[in-house]
Amino acid sequence: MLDIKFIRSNPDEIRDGLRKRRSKLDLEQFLAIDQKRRDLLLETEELKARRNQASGEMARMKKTGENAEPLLAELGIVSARIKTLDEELRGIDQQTSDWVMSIPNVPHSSVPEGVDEADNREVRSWGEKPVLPFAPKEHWELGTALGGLDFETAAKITGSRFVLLKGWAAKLERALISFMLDVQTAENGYDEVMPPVIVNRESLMGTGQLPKFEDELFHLENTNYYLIPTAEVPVTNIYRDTTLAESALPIAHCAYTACFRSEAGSYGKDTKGMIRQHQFDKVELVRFVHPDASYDELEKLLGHAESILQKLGLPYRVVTLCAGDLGFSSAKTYDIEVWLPGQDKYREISSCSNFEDFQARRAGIRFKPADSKKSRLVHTLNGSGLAVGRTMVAILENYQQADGSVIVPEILRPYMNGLEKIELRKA
RNA sequence: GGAGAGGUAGCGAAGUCCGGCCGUAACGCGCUCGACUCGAAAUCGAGUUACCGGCUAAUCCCCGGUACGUGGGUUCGAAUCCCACCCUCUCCGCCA
Repeated sequence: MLDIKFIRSNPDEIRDGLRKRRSKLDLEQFLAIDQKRRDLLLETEELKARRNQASGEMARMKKTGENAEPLLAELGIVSARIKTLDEELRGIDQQTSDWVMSIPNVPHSSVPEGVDEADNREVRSWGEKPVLPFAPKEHWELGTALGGLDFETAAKITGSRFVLLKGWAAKLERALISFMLDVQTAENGYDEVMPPVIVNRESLMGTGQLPKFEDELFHLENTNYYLIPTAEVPVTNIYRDTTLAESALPIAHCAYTACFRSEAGSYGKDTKGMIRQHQFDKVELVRFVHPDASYDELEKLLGHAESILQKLGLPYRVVTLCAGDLGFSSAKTYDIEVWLPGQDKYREISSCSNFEDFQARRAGIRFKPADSKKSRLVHTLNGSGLAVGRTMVAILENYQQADGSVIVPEILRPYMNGLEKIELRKA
């Protein structure tokens, strides 16, 4: 959510932001509604001032036994008028808040222009794509043949877009989670938390998934509970409606959770394999920072996510999302894309964003500067560190051997009881 | 799921029966500044909610409004009366 006062006083900046995002929101309409709302508010508040003042008089008259009838009559009229205006105001407030909740964040000036994925800009790449002297297989083929990935049984248990991990794959998933959390807590200063994976509406409002993106969520029937699409939601909401001490910043949390996405509208996309699942594991990094530092913090966060891929020896590139591809709440986002030899392309494995004060305003996350009475909104950032399933995909495809076996990256072996190679055990 | 208690500032808590200078909200704690002190503790004094609108160069003042879990209702007027819902705690039941 943007600051209404900011929208009011910087309409050109908003117009430009909306244009960059190819948004069709009508700013002029909003400005008209906002003007009407303020006029109405002013009138109502004047009447309420009169009522408050007269109420005091009334109390005094009751005490002294004066005749209050004329005042009573006047107040009856005033109160009736207030009631009418309040109702009108409530309607217009709803319109205002609907509009403000539906306006996306303004892209940062460093965000490139563009319409979609194709216009994203590569920042750098890391590592060497493996040279494989055979036709590389895709992860689902490898993983299924090695007995670790079982999509058919998962389809029986639940449905499509689920996977049953067995044996080495289950262990590898768990190894990756532990490895990622260990790096972030021991080397990069994150405090680990394990939050609920079911959250209420208010939390989803706070981070911006609601009200606009209800379709993408699993909603628990007859409740206002939802399955989280990312740990960003519960972790950011730890500090909802909280004023932090300036000295406490930056706050950094990492969290492993399962994530749940309905994937509405992605029919036919990535139907094979583990790339796009309704349920997947992710280690998330969330930072609450001083507004002046948030773009430095974004680079840091990106580095923390990258370090996982480097330790695993997986080649990747970093891209800056163009304005048209930017998420609703984000002012700037870097995607990290890992190289997949089987697919012969880069695929997103992490997304690191600076939301500036967009989420903090919705969620009421502030800090008290040492030199001022007035509290300010923090800036929030988060990034995947990393998507665990896709990391497994990348390991399978990058470390595959001609015989269909897969080498375990050295750094993971302590987490895998020393296992060096995943291969089909002979019966 | 059943019974009971509760939700008021950063924390604790009074006020609710009997509606009206009781919401910058008693009292206590904490925090900030000052006095005393070589310094500290103790003591004494002062200060300390957030948001919205108006005014404004201003996130300073000043003026007004709103908020007592949430949403409605009654009333000239609601923390207080009525209705619905949410949450927390205790006990019971069920349960990993």
